[in-house]
Amino acid sequence: MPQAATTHDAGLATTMRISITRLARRLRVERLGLGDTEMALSDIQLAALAALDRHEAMSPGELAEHEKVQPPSMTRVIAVLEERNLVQRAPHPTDRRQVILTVTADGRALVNRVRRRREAWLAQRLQELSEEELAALAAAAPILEKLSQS
Amino acid sequence: MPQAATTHDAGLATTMRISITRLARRLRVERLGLGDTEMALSDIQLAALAALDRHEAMSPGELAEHEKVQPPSMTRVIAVLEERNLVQRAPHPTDRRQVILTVTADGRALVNRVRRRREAWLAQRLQELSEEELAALAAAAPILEKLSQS
DNA sequence: TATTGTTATACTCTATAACTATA
DNA sequence: TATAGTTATAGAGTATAACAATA
Repeated sequence: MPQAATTHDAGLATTMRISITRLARRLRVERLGLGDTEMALSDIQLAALAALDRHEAMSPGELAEHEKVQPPSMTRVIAVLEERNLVQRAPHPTDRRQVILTVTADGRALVNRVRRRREAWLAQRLQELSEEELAALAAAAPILEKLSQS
Repeated sequence: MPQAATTHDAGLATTMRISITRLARRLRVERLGLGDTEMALSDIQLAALAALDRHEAMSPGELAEHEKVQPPSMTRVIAVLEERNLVQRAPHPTDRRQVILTVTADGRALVNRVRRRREAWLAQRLQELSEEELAALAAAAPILEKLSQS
């Protein structure tokens, strides 16, 4: 019965969208409560830093596409990260239009240190869940990741 | 082994946070692509309208708490919704400081009409998933909802 | 005094458009 | 001409602080 399936999907999409947007807003708010200077990294700043940490070297354009933002938005993100000596630029070996971004030692140390603390609120919420609920979330996590990259 | 569990939770929190923030950004972007005037409702505007639709009557303060925003933010959301005749105000029967908000017929019609269309991008992504993936997401959805309200 | 809600103001994030340098 | 990246500008959304009205 396609109707039922469609209706089901629409309902799932609705609740997912509402939960996701509200959770994202909540995570943003929780971040604001952190007073440390090092915590003054926005979601997208940390996501970009983490991507660089993971991929070793990326151009601004690749980073923008990876994080699903427009290049000018990524330019500003990079400017902040560079200003704090968390990433550094290097010229592309053959194409002088391009820029190669890499994480600095400071950036690498910070991303590892910050990651744990940035998840504090969510991790705390997760610890309040039952084993079954955690298992359900763990099963859904890679799917959410795939959706976020599609 | 608590360490392993903690580490596991931290990893889950990390991937969840990244996926959630990226999905929320993606949903926001997809929304911008919709040209219809009626689609010019932000996430929070639709969420507030949906909450009113569901709860029949709420005060601005209740609505702000429900959606995890500060009262001044909700004031602006309500102003937009009222301007478009989607919600209406009524005086509280006993406490003249308070305001009772209800959805208008227009608002109720719109929320039902918009809901389906607003989910178009996500619903499309969901249709591309396998039965197993959908089942995993459906199992996780209520947990995400609970998290978003905690 | 405390509470509900609004107004005033500022900040962050993101986008589009226009521009520069290079291919 | 096309591409990579930046700069300029604008808009949306949210927060905190200060205020008004009522309890």
